[in-house]
Amino acid sequence: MGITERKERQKAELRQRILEAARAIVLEDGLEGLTMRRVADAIEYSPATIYLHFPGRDEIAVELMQDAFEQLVNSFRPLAAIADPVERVVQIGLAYVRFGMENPETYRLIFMDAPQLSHEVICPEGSQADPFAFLTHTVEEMIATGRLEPGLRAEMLSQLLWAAMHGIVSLHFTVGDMPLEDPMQMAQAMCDMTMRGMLA
Amino acid sequence: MGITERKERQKAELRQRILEAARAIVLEDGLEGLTMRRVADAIEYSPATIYLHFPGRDEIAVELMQDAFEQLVNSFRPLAAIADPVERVVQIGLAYVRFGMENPETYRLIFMDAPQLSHEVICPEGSQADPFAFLTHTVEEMIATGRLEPGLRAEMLSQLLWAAMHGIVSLHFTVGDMPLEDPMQMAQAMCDMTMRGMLA
DNA sequence: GCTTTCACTGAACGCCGTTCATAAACATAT
DNA sequence: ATATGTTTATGAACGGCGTTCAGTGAAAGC
Repeated sequence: MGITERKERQKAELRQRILEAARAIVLEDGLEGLTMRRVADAIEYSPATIYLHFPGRDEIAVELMQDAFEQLVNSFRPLAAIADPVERVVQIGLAYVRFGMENPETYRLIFMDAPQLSHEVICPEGSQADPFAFLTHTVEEMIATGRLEPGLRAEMLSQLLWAAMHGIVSLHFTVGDMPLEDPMQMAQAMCDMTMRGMLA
Repeated sequence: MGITERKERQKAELRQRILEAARAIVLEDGLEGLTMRRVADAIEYSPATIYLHFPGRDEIAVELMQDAFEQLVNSFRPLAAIADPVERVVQIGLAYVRFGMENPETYRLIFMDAPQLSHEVICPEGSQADPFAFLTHTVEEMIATGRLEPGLRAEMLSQLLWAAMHGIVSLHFTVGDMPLEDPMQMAQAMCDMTMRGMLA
């Protein structure tokens, strides 16, 4: 009886079409442009139909945000090949800022457009895992190989680096680029200084 | 003829009442809670009346944001008494983060709730002045007294410090405090590292 | 008293997210 | 083939939003 299978497939397809329409809207106009009626128009269904696939607008946003966050984390993957943990940390920082600059709407979606939703996307329920475990592990490696000043904790340092990079990107977006230095140059300088500050 | 004077005074008073009602709402529920109808209820006038005093909701928000920004800048004023520019820079950084922690809704209002409005509040039209001239001047003083590594520019460094502190505060607000280190401790550590990184 | 001015408002417009009774399409059972 | 049940889709509505505008009534000027 392949009928139920076909139905499930069709249902999943429509769900996906909703998500893709929503993503296109967000990449075009930001999260504030994401409207049930606009999505409905895009997929050529009634607004009420969307509620057969999602509980509401927030849940669509969360799913987009999860995808976006995964995209950000995946952008660090190639850096695992860097042997020197210090160099790897620096490259993670630069990649982070570069991701923000190259995907502004995606970055805003994850971290800036819906703070109350960001929470569960970045630190999912229950999982006490570090969202940037890759960064933390690299810092731990720096500590383990005795490269850092004694007394520094990996959790603290990795969060410091994250905050510093996030500060560069988010400040760039909210204050406008006109009066600010080039973000990539700032990221480089930030890495230089913090590394110089924590290396033994 | 004191009649027109009285009328102007009454008009100004109502304008102020609108602003104070709006501020109370924002401090209570954030900018998203700021609604023309809610303000109208609070001042016991019709929503349409507000438009006799403000072009629209955004202009009310901008005025609140300007006040809030001034409040933030003023919180640095006592630090001018610190003689050592290095110590002064550190205290500015700590004061910045402390302001964010002690006035979360105010900080959100300035930097996070309405990015498109933040732009003109932080860097008003035309004025190419540094919004944190105080910080920049202190860094210039550090350079002038030869305390820093040669080649470092005051604009770049002051923006780096700003971004670093903003990163700590804004990340704390968007990711939630649960999985993050204490912001004030992070601020202290950030200052330690960046200072160690830039001092000669 | 008459007229002008001006603060003020009720009602509306077009958005928004969301709900629900209803209808149509379809699969299943008889 | 007919009847029954299930899934899928929708139009219309609710309450809320920012904003506009014709109209009202009281105060001001003559």
